Amino acid sequence: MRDPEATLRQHALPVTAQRIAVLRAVSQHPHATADDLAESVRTEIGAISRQSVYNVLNVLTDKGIIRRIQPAHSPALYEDRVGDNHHHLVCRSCGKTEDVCCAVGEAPCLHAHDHRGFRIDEAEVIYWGTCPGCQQKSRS
Amino acid sequence: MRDPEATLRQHALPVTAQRIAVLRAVSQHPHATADDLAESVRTEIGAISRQSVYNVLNVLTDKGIIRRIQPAHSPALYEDRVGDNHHHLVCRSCGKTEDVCCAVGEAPCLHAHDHRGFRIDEAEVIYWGTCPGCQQKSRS
DNA sequence: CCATTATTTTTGACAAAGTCCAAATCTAGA
DNA sequence: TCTAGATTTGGACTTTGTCAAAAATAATGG
Repeated sequence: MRDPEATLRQHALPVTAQRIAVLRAVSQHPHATADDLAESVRTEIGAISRQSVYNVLNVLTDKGIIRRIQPAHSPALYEDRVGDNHHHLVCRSCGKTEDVCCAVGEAPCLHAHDHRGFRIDEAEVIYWGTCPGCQQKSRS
Repeated sequence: MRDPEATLRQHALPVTAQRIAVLRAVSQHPHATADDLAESVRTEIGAISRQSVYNVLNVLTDKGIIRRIQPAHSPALYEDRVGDNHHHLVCRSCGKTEDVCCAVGEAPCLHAHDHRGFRIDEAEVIYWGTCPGCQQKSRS
């Protein structure tokens, strides 16, 4: 994230210390939870309420400034990278999450033709597996 | 599900009235929540504790007898159809969930080569969109 | 620059979905 | 039938997140 403040203004959002800090935190900690981000923001600006973290994350997500991903067995994770239609790799054992490029190649990686009359707008893909670290552990 | 009792025995699981009823309920109500299933079981066998519903669903899921899907903004859903690598279509507006065949064709629809050292065992795909009913509503 | 107004932030209560634990009950096998 | 081990139950508890009202703050117009 180049300039959090400018980003907020571009989206006609009032600029507040909380929003700047949360946006920066998301940028610096991809795939962090709301709690992780609250911690991170507190070390940066001293204090923020739990509710404000949620408020800000919701607003930013709604505006498409950040993206929320919600793997099973995990609280929501947030990331900076939007609009490039990448997917995620999640470790079943430790929850480690990494980005992977879209398998299909071109965004938005979904079939143009509708299925059963649904108007599809996103294909969400999560690859489940075991990360290198956890493979090690399970071998020992 | 042909014969819930036989299925349980095949997996070396003690046969209980609760397990049979939950298994049957899952079979009869694809994409139901734990709560839905509890309701359904109660009309069938009179009573079951909330915890038992969760216990049974967890055991059955662990054994691969049923499958759990967990779309964002929704409690976990359970289904009978396992092993055929199908995916899901979820309505953003009403949550309606339907099965769709695997886009890629052959199971398990994931790249043989690992990504970043992860050993991938499943590619989970959710197509997000608007169901026919909700398209109607939003037009009016 | 200041006052006004609308938006945010905060606090605290609340809700949904699940899990943990110990006691009671039941199943499977001898 | 009896016993050991597994399952079911009830209740408390946890986690993640939302709701609502009051206090604080940002943007705008004069």
